[in-house]
Formats: sequence, structure tokens, C-alpha cells
Amino acid sequence: MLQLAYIRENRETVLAGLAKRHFANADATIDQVLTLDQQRRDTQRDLDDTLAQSNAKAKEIGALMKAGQQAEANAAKAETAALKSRSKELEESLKSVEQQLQSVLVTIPNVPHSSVPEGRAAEDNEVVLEHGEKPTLYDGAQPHWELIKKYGPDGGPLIDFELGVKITGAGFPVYKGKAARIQRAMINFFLDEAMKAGYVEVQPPIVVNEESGFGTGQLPDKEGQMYFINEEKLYMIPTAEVPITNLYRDVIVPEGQLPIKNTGYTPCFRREAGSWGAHVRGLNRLHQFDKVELVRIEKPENSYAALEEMSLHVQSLLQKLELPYRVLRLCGGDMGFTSALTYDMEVWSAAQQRWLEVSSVSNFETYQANRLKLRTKDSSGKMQLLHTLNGSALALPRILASILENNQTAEGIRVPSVLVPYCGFDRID
RNA sequence: GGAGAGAUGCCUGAGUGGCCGAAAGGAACAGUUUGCUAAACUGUCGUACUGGCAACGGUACCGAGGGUUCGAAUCCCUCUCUCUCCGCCA
Repeated sequence: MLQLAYIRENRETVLAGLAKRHFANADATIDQVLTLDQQRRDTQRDLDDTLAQSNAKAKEIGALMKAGQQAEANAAKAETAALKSRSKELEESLKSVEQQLQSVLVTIPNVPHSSVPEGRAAEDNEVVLEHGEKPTLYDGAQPHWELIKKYGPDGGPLIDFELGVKITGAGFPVYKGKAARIQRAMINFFLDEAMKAGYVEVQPPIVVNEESGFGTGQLPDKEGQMYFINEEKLYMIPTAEVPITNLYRDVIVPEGQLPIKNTGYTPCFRREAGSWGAHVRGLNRLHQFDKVELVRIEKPENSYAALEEMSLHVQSLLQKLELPYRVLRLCGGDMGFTSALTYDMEVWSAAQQRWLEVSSVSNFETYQANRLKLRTKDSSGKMQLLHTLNGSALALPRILASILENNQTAEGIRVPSVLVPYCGFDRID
């Protein structure tokens, strides 16, 4: 959530930023915020004054009673009724103004970084770089959803979608044999690489409460996209970003402990309501998938350097996996609600002849920290909101799809050599 | 799931209606002393909102939300969480 003081002092910057996102009615919304903010402050001051008078009266009454001047005390008591009803009124209008203000504020997305390109949709994203050679496949090459039928244990598929439908539903595949093992290998490889890069591994809960959903911005923006356990009022996480970042909710981090670098593996759950169009076959889009996530908490002045570092880390993983990839700088219209700058990493899927998004690395600046009340005390003793960042490193299914497709030969599928020590085989056949 | 106890500032912990934004100790920070370390002494030591150029004020917060009262950390109600015991169980 944007800081009120920031909106107040940088109205034009905020408006320009929202324009880049093609946020509708930005002018009216910001004006509404500013009006409500002024109302809130006026009411606050009236209320404080009234309460100050009440406090003075109460003190007076106390003194009178101590002095044994009962009659005077009773007279003074009579005067408090008006103050009391006045403060009650003001309290109610303050509460209502604050609620209105809050409800508008949560609908305003983050202000994009100056480097974010203009644009409405995915086609307008900027290709920052492309790396690696797209492989030329042999004649009998197939997309991964066909390939998986060929190499499973006991003549069955490597990844069984129908079995998933039976026990759960569409989008919940069952990985078997070498598919299960290569997934486990990737998780370990990714976590080890993160550890080498200085990230501390955490194993968070994979269901979270409403406060956590709000803290990182999934609520109220993406309410319908998360699975919800009604009995306990808990949400199943769409990404490890949610529990890991919320570890630092309401925390004042000592300056010396910064930056904080965490990594964690979790399954992720997404309802993907309304997004089952074309191109969602096989592993391309699932309701449950595995992901290793990076989360960083940085001083504001370091956050963009940290973002570049995370981008390079993700790229190094893709290089080690020998996958052709490209890096996109998302345009204003395609960026997530809470992000100020996002890089998407996409791998080439040779049989589908498409790029598949496997990582998204973002700097949220203070947008999440403001909701989380995640701060540090700077050297002058002042409280300061920190910057939060996160990135996938990496999401598994599409990496697997790309490995299957790009590395297929008539004799089977070659396993990238970095994974061989982790999974114990070098070929799926 | 049943019974009991509790929730106070960075930590320990006092406080059962006004003198309490809150004792005391510890930690931390700054300074004095000191050959160094330690010790000792002195001082600082919550957050949010708000007024003011500032100095300095106002208000709120003692798990959360209500209530009683002129006045609540303190009394009442509801909820949440923690701990102990019992049951069940990976």
C-alpha cells in the first residue's frame, strides 16, 4: 500500500505512475484519498482536543474529591456529559473516515519504477536479453504432454494427469518414477544454489491467515485466486513469498542484520480462475506446483542492486540447466499489483515453439513493507520502511517441460548434467 | 476434546480505580574514569497519529474488541493466543 504522506507530497508522480499502469480513474481516486485524508486529520484533531478537555475535567474532579469538595465535584461531573457524547460522535466519524480511506487505498497499485516501459499487455514487455541457442529437434520430436506417455514406469505415463483427476481434479498431476525423482533433484539443486548465494533456508507453513494474505498484497486484490479453507479461515499459499515475507510482519529489523536473504521450497496452489484458455496443456498451467522462492529485505538504497543480483542468480540457474531463456522487463500494464519493477524469465520450449515463464523477480519497494509494518531504525534513530523483494528460483513444472522437450532424442531425454548428481540418472528412457 | 493458569515496554518483572506511558533490574547506546579488557559512575533508552519553522505540545496504545465510571493496565463481558495437567494421535 502506498504511504499517505507520499501520495500527499508526490501527487503528480503517483498519477504519472498509475497512468503507466493504465489504472482507470487515477485522478478521481487520488483526489478522493487526499480529501478523505484531510477529513481524517481534521476529525482526529477535533477528537484529540475533546479528549484533552475530558482528561482535564477528570483530573479536576479527582482533585476536588480528594479535597472533600463533593458538591463542586458533582457539578463538574455534570459538565462532562457533553464532552463525552461529542467525543463518541467524533470517534465514530473518525472510524468511518479511516475505513473509507483504507478501502480506497487498498485499490491503488504500486507506482512503477521509472525504467518500467509503457504498455498495456504482455506484447508490450521489453526483451532485456536473450541467451542460448534454441535447439533444433529431430524429426519425431513431440511436446512434453506426449513425451511423458512414453517413459513412465510399468508402461504408464511419467506424469499422470488422469490419475490426478481421479484423486483430486484437473491441474493436479501425479509425478511418477523418474519424473518424481527429477523434481526432487531440482528442488535440492535450487536450494543448494540459493544457499551458496547466501540465502538462509526456511520451511514455512503452506497455509496462511488473512493478515498474511493482506501483508503481501494478495488480499484483497487476488481474493478469488487462492484456495480457502473455510473451517479455519486459512488460505493455501499461491507462492512461498506470502509466508516467508510475512515472517517479518510487525518486525523492526536491526540495521546490522540487513539485508535478510531467505529461500524456501513449498508447493504452491492457484485456482487460476478464468485463465484456462489456450496454451494450458500439460505442465503449462497447474493448480498445484512446486517452487523454490527467494525473499530479500533490503535497505531502500540497496534494493535495486539486490534486484539485479537476484536476476543474475536466476539466470545462472537457467544457464546451468542449459536452457535457452530470455529476460523481460514487464510493462506497466502487465506488472503485478504490488510491484514497482518486475523481471520475468522465460525458457524456450522447443516442441511447443513458445516461451514459458519460469520466474518472476520483483522489487516491491515499500509497498508491502507499509502493510507489513516492516521497518528498521536508521542511524539517526528514525523509523524507516524497508524494501521487500522476491523471485522464483525456480518454478518447477515449466522447467521440466522445457527439459523434456529441448533435450529429447530418439533414444530418450538427456538430463542436464548439473542435475545428474542429484537424481542419479542421466537419461529418461 | 476436558480442566486450570496466564498475556504489561528489547528481556525479566512490579503495579487491583486518579499521584501510571507505566516501578525496579537486565540488555543496548552515549559519555566519564581507565595502559587494554572488565568494573564503577552519569545520561539516553517505546510506537503511531496529530499541531508547530523549531523549542515543545496534544491524543491513543499495558494480547484484541466491547462495557461500567467524571476517570481503567487495574472492575465486567466476548474473543484470540500461550503455558500446565488429562485424553487422543503422526
